[in-house]
Parts: sequence; structure tokens; C-alpha cells
Amino acid sequence: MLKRPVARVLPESRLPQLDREFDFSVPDGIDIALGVRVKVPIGRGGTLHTGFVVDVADDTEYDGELSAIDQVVSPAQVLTPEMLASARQVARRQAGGLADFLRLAVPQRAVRVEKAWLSRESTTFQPPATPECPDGLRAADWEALTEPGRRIVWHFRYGVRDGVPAGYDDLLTVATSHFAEGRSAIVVVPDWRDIALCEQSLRQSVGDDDIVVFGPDLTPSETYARHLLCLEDRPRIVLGSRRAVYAPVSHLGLIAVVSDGDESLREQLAPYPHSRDVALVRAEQTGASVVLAGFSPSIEAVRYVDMEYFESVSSDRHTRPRVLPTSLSIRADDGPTPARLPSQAYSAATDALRNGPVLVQVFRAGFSPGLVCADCGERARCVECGGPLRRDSGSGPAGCGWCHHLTSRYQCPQCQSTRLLASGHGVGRTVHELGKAFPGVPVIQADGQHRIVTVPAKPALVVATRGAEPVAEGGYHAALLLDGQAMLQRASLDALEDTLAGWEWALALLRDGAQAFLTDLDGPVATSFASGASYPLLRTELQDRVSLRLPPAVRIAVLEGPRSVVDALVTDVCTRFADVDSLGTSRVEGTAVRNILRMPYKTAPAVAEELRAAVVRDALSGRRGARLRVKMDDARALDEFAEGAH
DNA sequence: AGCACGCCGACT
DNA sequence: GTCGGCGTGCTC
Repeated sequence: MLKRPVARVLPESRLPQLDREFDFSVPDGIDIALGVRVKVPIGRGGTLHTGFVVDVADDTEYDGELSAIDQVVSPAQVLTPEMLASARQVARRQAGGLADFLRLAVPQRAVRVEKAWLSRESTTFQPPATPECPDGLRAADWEALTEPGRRIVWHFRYGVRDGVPAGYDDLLTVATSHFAEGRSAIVVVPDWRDIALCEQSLRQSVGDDDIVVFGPDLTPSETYARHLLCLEDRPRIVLGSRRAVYAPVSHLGLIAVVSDGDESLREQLAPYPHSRDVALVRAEQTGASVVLAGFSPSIEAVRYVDMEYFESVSSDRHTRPRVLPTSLSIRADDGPTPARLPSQAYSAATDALRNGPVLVQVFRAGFSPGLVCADCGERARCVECGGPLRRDSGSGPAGCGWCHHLTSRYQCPQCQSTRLLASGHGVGRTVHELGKAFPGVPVIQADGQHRIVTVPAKPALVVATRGAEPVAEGGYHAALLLDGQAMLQRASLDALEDTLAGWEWALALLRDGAQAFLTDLDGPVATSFASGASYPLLRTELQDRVSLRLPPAVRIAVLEGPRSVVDALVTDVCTRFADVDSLGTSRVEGTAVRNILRMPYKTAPAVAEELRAAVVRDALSGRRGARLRVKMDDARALDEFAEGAH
């Protein structure tokens, strides 16, 4: 414990004007340590705030009388110097508050949990045997993956082993290798399903004391317990969702982010950091490796490889399953086809179902669907204006998405049929349809509500929404990739990236020799994907983004607040920085407006500083009403902007 | 956020 | 004369 007279404290406050360090005197009898939580009086009333001790010193710059620290909340040094340094860097990058970031990185205290931890008996670290290089990985690549200080985009191999995707197994072997050398490894995955799969695999090779899992649905005290475990001076393997990227482990050797293009890896709380960015900063700070791994790279990863900031490593991909694009254009002379499935896909699925499970991947539920003719598949259009027809409830008249004209009796201009079907509809409807198409076959439904991690190696139709696909023991015998058109035609910047990731994931779950059928799409994307050329597709997409000046070729900042404040700030920033431009304003709720700034990477740090200063200034001005808010690099704002612009 | 300081209207 | 309105400004 340090006995210096001045402690520098960062209050745990979300107020921008309090997001800075304050000096306090340390009374006799109070022991201060870096990273502990303290209570300090702030403001005229001396209201007690908790905060972190971020520095201790002999004197202060402040010319006024220092207030004294009220009390040390606990001796646990919950904020490590490394995390503080990383937090500063991420907060600056995101134009956000340091305390805001630490709210994500340091969980709330739980007294009982902490008492138990403080009086724990220390466990000894028994390193496991260093694992061997998995099949299908070149020795040089294995070496790169298992030493610290590298930046790698890793293209997983396909196939399922022991009920777990082989790529996941490979990654955990890499993590175990770091661990065996006395270094911690953090594995960040998008969601609960991936955690369950990895945990199952990890527990077979590493002891329970060595693993810390930040699983789904953790209570605050459970989260705190795991945080404390990570603080111990011994290596650990940490597994979890985006929360795991903040694990304050010592001896960090590896941070791996799996499927880093997944939108669930962006934090929904200020300052909205992405796990990939946090991983990069922490790795730089500690000398650890960053590995962005998966079956299909994120567009950011493609960019990093292109600019030679990351090296690329591929497992053996010769086992890529065959993909057959079978166009949806069901011809009238084909007769009725069950559940709108092309006959080739239908008969292949029927065959595969004799021996084992078949995966049917559908677009996520809750998506507002367009309508198609149930008999010929022609897109249903409004008779008044030609706009897309939709149906908000399950039944009732169809309405136009553009002019809201209601069509009570629709007739298809192609085949005169009066029956309409939702295209790219959610899993509920598809389960029903497919159940009828494959009579006598058990149907297993997997989506956000029906969480299934694995299915047995028995004949069954597994209908899963994109992102909720269970893993089949031994792999699926075939996969039907439905709704490709709807997935690809979403008005979203990451439609291609996300769609390819979903398809590649489905391929990874197939058993050796099984095939995938792309049923609702033809054209260049279908052809490229079928030939295994996903990567060139993404590179082309990246080139487009460069010429269109869209992320990740540029960085963006979303500004929200009262019109006058936002307008003034935009004018100011665009004048000061010649290479920043504004996409204009769109209205959000009430009187608030939103504006999006685009800027090259090299100017972004200076702009971020400027924006943050504006947020603090706005908070300090006593003006009532909505405050100015800044959000960096949230590409989804562009999707909303496209809808709301005028 | 809190809280105090400050400078203008209707009350014992 | 003074009690109290909430605009403005600061917090080690």
C-alpha cells in the first residue's frame, strides 16, 4: 500500500463534465492503492461519488485546498494499470468518456463475492502439456498463431469434430498452447451458442480453475466474481461474449475474436466500442497477439489484410463442401413444388434425411417480409404504384409499403393465382411449410426463442434462423440455404458480409461429402460463393466502399442533439478539417437531429478530440433539454440514415 | 447530477 | 424592507 499524500481519482460518473481526474488528500489511516475504488466528495454539497484511484503523487497541480478521500471502498485493485491505459486509448478513439468505458470494463462491486475472494486460498498454476499442431494447419502458421505479438486473420477449416466445429477446436488448441506457456488467452465469441460449444470443448483439455467463462445471463455478482478471478497473478483462459474482451487477466498472450463481423460484438452502451477495436488496443498495450478468426472474414479484416497490417492464415480448406445454386425461378411446367423448394434441392434433402439431420437456414424471424405469389414466386406489387406488398399481421389484406394502398383481392399478373406467401419470412412459417413438404420427418426449430446448441446424428429437419443454427453431431447431411435473395437485398451496408458469413457457417457444419443448396438466389454472388470465391467478393465490396467513401474505408461520427448545436458543430468541424464531410441532417424523435460526418483515418483522432470537447462544453452549458451525443463508427446508423433522410 | 450563488417580484 | 423564483456555473 502506498502512503503518498495525494490520490488522483476518476469519478464513476456518466456526466461528461465530471469525466476527468480530481486530486484528493489521503488522510492518515487510509491506505491507497492504484486501481481501488474510493468514495470522494464532489461538488459544493460534497456528494459522495465512487471513483477509481488512477494515480498517487506527492503533490498536486491544483491550487485550492484538496478535499480528503472519504473512504476506500475495498482493497481489491479492480482496475488494472493495463486496462486503464487501454481504456484511455479506446475512449479517446471513440470520442467518449473514460468513466463510460470503465463502466463496461469494471463490473459493479458485490460485497459477499468480494469477501469470499479476498479470503480465498490461492490455487497453484499447473500448466497443461503443450498441445500439438492440429491437422490441416501448416507448421509456420501454427507457430505464428501460438506466439505473442502477432496480428492474424485466421480462416478456419470446415467440418465438425466431437460435436464442435473443427475451427473452434483449432482455436481453443491455440489458446491452450499460449496457456501452457504461462500466458493468458481471451477468446471472444458472438453469442451464447458459441460459448456453449467452446466451453464443452475447452473443459475436456483444461482444468476448471484455469477457465473463466463470461456466459450468458450472468448476474452482476457473478460477473464481479469472474472479474476478480481474472485479477489473480496467474494465467487463465477466458471465454465469453463481448464482455470477455475486458477480462483483466495477467500475462496476456492472445486475444482472439471469433466472427468479428458479427453485429453483437459492438457494445450498445457509450462509448460504443467494438470488441475488435478493444482487442487491438489491449494487444498493443500488452504485447499480446490479436487473432480475428472465423469461416468468413469481416470486411474490416479484409481491409487489414489488404493494407498488410494483419497477416492471413488459412487452415486447409480443401474440404469445402460443394455448393449448388438452384435458382428459385420455378417454372410453371415443374408443377407445384413443396415449400417453394427447387426440385433438385428437394430430392437431395429427401435422400439426406434418410441418414441424418438436414439443416435449413432461414432469414431471421421478425423481419418484415415482402409478399410473393404462392404459385409462381413472382414478387407481389401494388396495383396503384408498383410498390412492394407487405402484410403486417399473419393474415388480412396486403398493404403497399410505399403508398399504403390496401389490396383485398390480389391476383398475380403472371399466373392469375390469388394466393400470396411471405418471402424471406420468419422461422415459424417455414417450419410449418417444411413440415408438410417432408411428411414423417421430425422438425427441430432453432431461433432466438428456441435455443439449441447441438442436435443428435438422427434424421431430422433442423430449421434455424441465421445465427441460431445448432451443431449436428457428426455434421449435417445436407444444408438448404433459403431466403438468400431477401438476406442479400436487405437495405443494409453489411448485407453481403453478413450473408456470406451465414452461408460459410452453414458449410462448416456439414459432414464430409455433404452438399449445400442455395435455393433462393442466382446471379454473380451465388456463382462466386458456390465456387468458393467469397474473399474476392468482399475485396470488391471493400473497393466499392473506398470509391463511395463508406466505412470501413473511412471512419464516421454520428452526431445527435438539438439542431442548433449539431449544425454549429458540423460547420465548425468541416471548416477546421478540409477532409471531413457531412451527409446532412435527418430528423430523429422530437426536435433532435442527426448528422453523420465522414473522415479519413488519419484525421479521425483530431476530430474525435474536437467532438468530445464539444460534448463536454454542451454538458457544461446550463441549457435545458436534449444533450449532444457522439457515436463513432456505428455503420448501422448509415442504414437508418438511408431511410430517414430527406 | 446536485448544490450554491445570484439578482428580480409579491408578501408579513 | 425580505422571502424565494430558478438561470448560471462549478465540482479536486
